[in-house]
Amino acid sequence: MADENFALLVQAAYLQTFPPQVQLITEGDPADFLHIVVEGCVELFAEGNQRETTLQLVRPYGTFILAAVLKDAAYLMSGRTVERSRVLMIPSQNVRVTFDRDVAFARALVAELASDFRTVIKEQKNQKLRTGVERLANLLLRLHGEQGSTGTVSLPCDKRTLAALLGMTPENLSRAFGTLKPYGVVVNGGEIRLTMLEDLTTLAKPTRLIDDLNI
Amino acid sequence: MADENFALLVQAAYLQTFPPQVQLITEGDPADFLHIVVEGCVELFAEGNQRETTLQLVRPYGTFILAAVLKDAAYLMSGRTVERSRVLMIPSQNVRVTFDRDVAFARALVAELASDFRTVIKEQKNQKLRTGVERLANLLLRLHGEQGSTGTVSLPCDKRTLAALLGMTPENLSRAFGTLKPYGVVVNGGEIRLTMLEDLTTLAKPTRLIDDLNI
DNA sequence: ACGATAGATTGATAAATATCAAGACGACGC
DNA sequence: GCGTCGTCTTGATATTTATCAATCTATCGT
Repeated sequence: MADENFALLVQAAYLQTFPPQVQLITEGDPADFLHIVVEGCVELFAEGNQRETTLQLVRPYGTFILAAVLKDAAYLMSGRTVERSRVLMIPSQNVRVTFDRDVAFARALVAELASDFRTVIKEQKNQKLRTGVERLANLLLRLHGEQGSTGTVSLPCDKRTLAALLGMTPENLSRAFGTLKPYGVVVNGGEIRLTMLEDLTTLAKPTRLIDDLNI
Repeated sequence: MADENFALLVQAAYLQTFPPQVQLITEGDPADFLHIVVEGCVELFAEGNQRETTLQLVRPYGTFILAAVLKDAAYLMSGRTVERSRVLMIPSQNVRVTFDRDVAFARALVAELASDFRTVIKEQKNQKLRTGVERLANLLLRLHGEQGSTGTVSLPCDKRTLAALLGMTPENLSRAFGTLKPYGVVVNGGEIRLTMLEDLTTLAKPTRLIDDLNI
């Protein structure tokens, strides 16, 4: 994008550091800022029906919540830090103005939004086509790949959050890990060893159209 | 958008009429066309794990699949006509070129994409925060409003598809209708009468952040 | 070292949902 | 009118998932 437009955006933005478990946005509130996770991790969640569920984890350099900002609408999800995190916040007004002014910026935002959309669709397929155990198995395999295929995976958050992300209760997550033991999944706190990758893969049946985030 | 750009798009587009149950796109295929439903109804679905699930119904004048076209990526879902439908198909190459050339067009696409994104998020919340019966109750209430609040709702598709859309089996949908009988839901084929709206609403607990599609 | 606490696990049970197998109903063609 | 077909419904059962209660474990501050 044009240097001057970039400068204007940066000038209007706030960069803040937050401790863990700080709620940054609340569903229903107007979308005042586009948030960009620069460091750490933010959990997007929603409440309703006496329940709470996690919809997404955002890590550097991911944004939230772009769609609400572009539509000038209310947030559909709440967000809180999982760990100590640095977040860049750009006033949504500035985002929209720059969007109209700078084609390259607009193009970039669209690419981001389209990727986000596809991520959510994949997650929807994940939820509707797989059981809890299968979702866990596929997540382990994906993390394994992302973390360098060393045979060990470290979980990105505590197990309660992980359970909500996978669409199950914490108790169920424990049992799902138990179910995966015969497939070489050895749990040690947040560190998981995968000793029988073929068997686990056979169970998980990963598909590029769900599990490959780059597609 | 500029008339000349519009003319170019239209010139490149195909308008076709399809009978019911014709598959228009297949997940995994490259996104050759942006599709716009002009008349009728298209069901977007996905397969995997020996199962199939419906993700969305698209009615006039909705588009699919915008994100894949903009990213020049593969379709994540398959699409088939539910009833006899007319569909406008614009080659994705033309969409992308025009997107770069015409700011107004770009802005319209972004608005559409952002709306689609929010629709999917709402559906994700619907799935993860509600039981099957609650999802059905809320759907009935939403359709009731959309169809003019006459006390009668006509289902937008056959019950098998409806069940998949709600994330349940056809058998379960039948039973869910049975569960809703004490709440004034009288089923007569695809025509449903709602005789106790308050009670149904109490059960459904609709939320604007899930059930209002215009937000 | 000591309890206090939050997170995680386990067991028992209940609720939600899926599966399998019939049976009912309605639309359609002849 | 009468099969025929596909859809929908119903019943019986199994699987999956949630809930509730209790226990365990690790961490932390004092």
